[in-house]
Amino acid sequence: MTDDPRRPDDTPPRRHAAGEDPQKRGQILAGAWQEFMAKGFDAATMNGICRAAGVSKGTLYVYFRNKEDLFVALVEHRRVQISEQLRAALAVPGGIEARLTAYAAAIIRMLTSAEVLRSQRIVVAMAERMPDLARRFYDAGARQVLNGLGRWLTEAEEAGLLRIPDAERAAHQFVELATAGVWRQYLFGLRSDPPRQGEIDALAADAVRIFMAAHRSPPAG
Amino acid sequence: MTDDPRRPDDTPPRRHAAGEDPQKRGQILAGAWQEFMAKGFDAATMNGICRAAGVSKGTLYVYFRNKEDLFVALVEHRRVQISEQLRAALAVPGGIEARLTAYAAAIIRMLTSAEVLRSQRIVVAMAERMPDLARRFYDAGARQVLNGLGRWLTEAEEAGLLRIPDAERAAHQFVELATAGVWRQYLFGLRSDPPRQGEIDALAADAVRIFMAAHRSPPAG
Amino acid sequence: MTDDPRRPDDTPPRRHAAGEDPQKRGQILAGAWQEFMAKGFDAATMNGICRAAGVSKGTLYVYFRNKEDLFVALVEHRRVQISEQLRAALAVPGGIEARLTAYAAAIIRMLTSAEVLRSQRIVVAMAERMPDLARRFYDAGARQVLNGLGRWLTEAEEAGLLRIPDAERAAHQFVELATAGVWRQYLFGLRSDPPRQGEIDALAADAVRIFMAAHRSPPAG
Amino acid sequence: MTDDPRRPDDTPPRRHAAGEDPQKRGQILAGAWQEFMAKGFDAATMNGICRAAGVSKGTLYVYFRNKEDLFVALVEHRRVQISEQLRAALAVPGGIEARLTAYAAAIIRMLTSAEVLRSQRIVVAMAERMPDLARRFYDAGARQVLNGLGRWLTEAEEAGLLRIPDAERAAHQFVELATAGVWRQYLFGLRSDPPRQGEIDALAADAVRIFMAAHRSPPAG
DNA sequence: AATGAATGAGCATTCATTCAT
DNA sequence: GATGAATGAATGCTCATTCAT
Repeated sequence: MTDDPRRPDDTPPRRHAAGEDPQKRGQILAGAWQEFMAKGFDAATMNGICRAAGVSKGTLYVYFRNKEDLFVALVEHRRVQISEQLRAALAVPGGIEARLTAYAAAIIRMLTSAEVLRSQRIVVAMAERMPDLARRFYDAGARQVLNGLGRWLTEAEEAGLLRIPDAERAAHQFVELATAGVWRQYLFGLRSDPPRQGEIDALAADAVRIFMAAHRSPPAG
Repeated sequence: MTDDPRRPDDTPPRRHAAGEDPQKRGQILAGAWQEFMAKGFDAATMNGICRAAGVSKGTLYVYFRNKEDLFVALVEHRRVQISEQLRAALAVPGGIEARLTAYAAAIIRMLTSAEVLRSQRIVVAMAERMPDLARRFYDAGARQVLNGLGRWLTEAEEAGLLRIPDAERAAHQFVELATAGVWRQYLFGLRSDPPRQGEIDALAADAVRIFMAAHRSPPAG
Repeated sequence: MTDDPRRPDDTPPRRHAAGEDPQKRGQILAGAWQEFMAKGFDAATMNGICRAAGVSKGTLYVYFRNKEDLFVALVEHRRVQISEQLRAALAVPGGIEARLTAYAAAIIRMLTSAEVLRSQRIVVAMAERMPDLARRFYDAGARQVLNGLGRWLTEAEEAGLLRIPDAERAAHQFVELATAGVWRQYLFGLRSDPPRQGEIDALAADAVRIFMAAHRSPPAG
Repeated sequence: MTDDPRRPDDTPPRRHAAGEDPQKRGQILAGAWQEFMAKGFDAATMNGICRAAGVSKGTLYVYFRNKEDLFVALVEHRRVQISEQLRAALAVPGGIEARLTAYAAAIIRMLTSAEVLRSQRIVVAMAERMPDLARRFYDAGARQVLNGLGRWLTEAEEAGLLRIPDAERAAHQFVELATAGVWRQYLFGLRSDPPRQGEIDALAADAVRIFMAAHRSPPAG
């Protein structure tokens, strides 16, 4: 409505309403991400965020009403991003074992990426003060995986390939097997470099092996 | 209690050196625990800690150089406590399956207790700022379980009961299976009431079933 | 309304020079009046004034160099308005007592009107910081009344109706008698609803009675 | 209890509880008085008050919870002071006319003193935002005068010296006559030096003359 | 000429730390 | 040795003013 759709794509938009420029908003969120993730909610300062974002304090407060709002918006932003990455990463084709293996690898990679870990750390830290935020964040990640996987396991059972009494718990277990111990170590900062491909493959293969051993449909008769 | 009534009259009263009275130190740590766990590192105030500990600010600063030192000491203190509780909880007798089941139940209970969760949240929150602290904390808990369980699994394998190529990874997997999904939910604050006995039993049984299915020694021949 | 439709085609549109459109100036002053009177000088914001005036910030700063200038201009504007209202209210016909009574009533009504009170409060508040402004404001109101009344009392004396050694002081005294105590109460916010007609009449009558008793010309001889 | 009553009077008290040292409290109030009276409530800064009081910001906030509280406390403090000064000034002996004259002079002096004027200006400025404060302030001053004078006029009437139908209104009128016009001029800052003795005497004498003329009891018969 | 997004100095308030008592 | 009043740097946030559009 305000932008002329015929102007070339590289032309910057003429003028944005206050607090409406998506590029600037992104810039602020990027600065806030740096600051919040490096220092945590309380130790992060609005001044630091301004500096990191290359934006003045006044502008910051046009885009976000206060520190808490900015934080919530940031976490929601990451939530959506992670959600989308996850959806893409989990869209894998193939037979049941191949798919599970790819799934496990994708989950391992996701949960050990520095960005996701930092998001999780800060959300966990604020879980007591902002329970809703933490819940939504969890739901966006874990829940999505669980639902996707759960649905899929149900199909596998109906096809007679697996025997799974409780699809949700099985999905939980699969995720936990895949990240067995590794996630916790990353979360506590014992490791920070991403796992090597070989380790991911081994973890994924092992998770699938155990999962299949536990859930394989018994031979009929 | 603190003064020895038998000391000669000319002996000055037995005082503790500054910052050396272990009882007062414990008092401070107890107050700090309350304050830090309720508010997190940054939001906790030294005044609040004094109030909670029933100690003056001057005294506080005799025992601990600053806020960070106090926090580190506190976490170390909890680390030791949790470690000891864990050791006691994991000293269970019985056959292999019964022991594993009891083990799983103990781990679930420990990891879903409000105190342990709060410790973990606050340590995770500070993991980026105080990596060593987080590392030591993790080691005290996870590591200990893993080592104990790992040693034990090795024995079971040597006895021909289980076939376990990598005892440490197997131990990881067992712990993860036991808390499958539950710990993450507690950590993110989706749940806060402790799990019911029935749920613990079901989780533990399932974890053991899967673990055994995956690792049972194949019949010889 | 602003553009003359009959102007020749080659004439550029008759625009006002920057900061010269009297209608816009009035609009700004109206908005400023609202904002300043509602919040006082310091708590009023330029943004609020823009909003109330329906004018952009840029425009505002074209018409007035800064907040202080705007305030001064506003007070001057009100000064003129009040002055004119006063002149109209004080143009009463009739005999000496009737005129004094009407005069007293007019003064009471003026000095207890919410708008005048707010003007006075804000000007008094700024008297220390902007002495000239306060002086001019006072002169516009009080002074005018005093001069008018003074001139008139002089006439009455010359006509032998009253005996008044110092017309100015007598005028002062009359005004004070009229608003006896009431103005102070309104100024301090003890009352805010306008006085009822009956009260005004009583106050006015009493003021005139006392004033006449004090100044009536003694019977000759 | 904490102070040894036997120590010499000039010895400073050993230690005061936080926010309890009356000397420091007075120091802060003195600084706040300077700053508030010079700039008004909003333009006064807590930093400025600290500087003026020779006290650190932390200390300031121990004695007063926030700016508003400090302001209220300050006004209440002045209120009590003014009240006491007033009581002393109004305790005059003598016959009815001498007393009224002394009374008028005392009121004029009080209402034209720089301190009282400044108090009034700032209280008037805040009357809309802090109506209770303004009311209490008014009551402490005006009301006290009015009550004292009113009671006294009633006695005079009962003694047959004056005929006063409404003692309160008469008291109002007397006060207004005494300060006829002068107070308003001081309030608006047209004058700031205290009135000379001669002017005070003239104003007082005139006020009494008019008041007596208006209220003198008619000769019996 | 008009706009309003951007700026950043300045505000009230908090709190880790010190040190006189 | 213990105390807690005092300190002042640092925080989140506001708003008068500017200037590119």
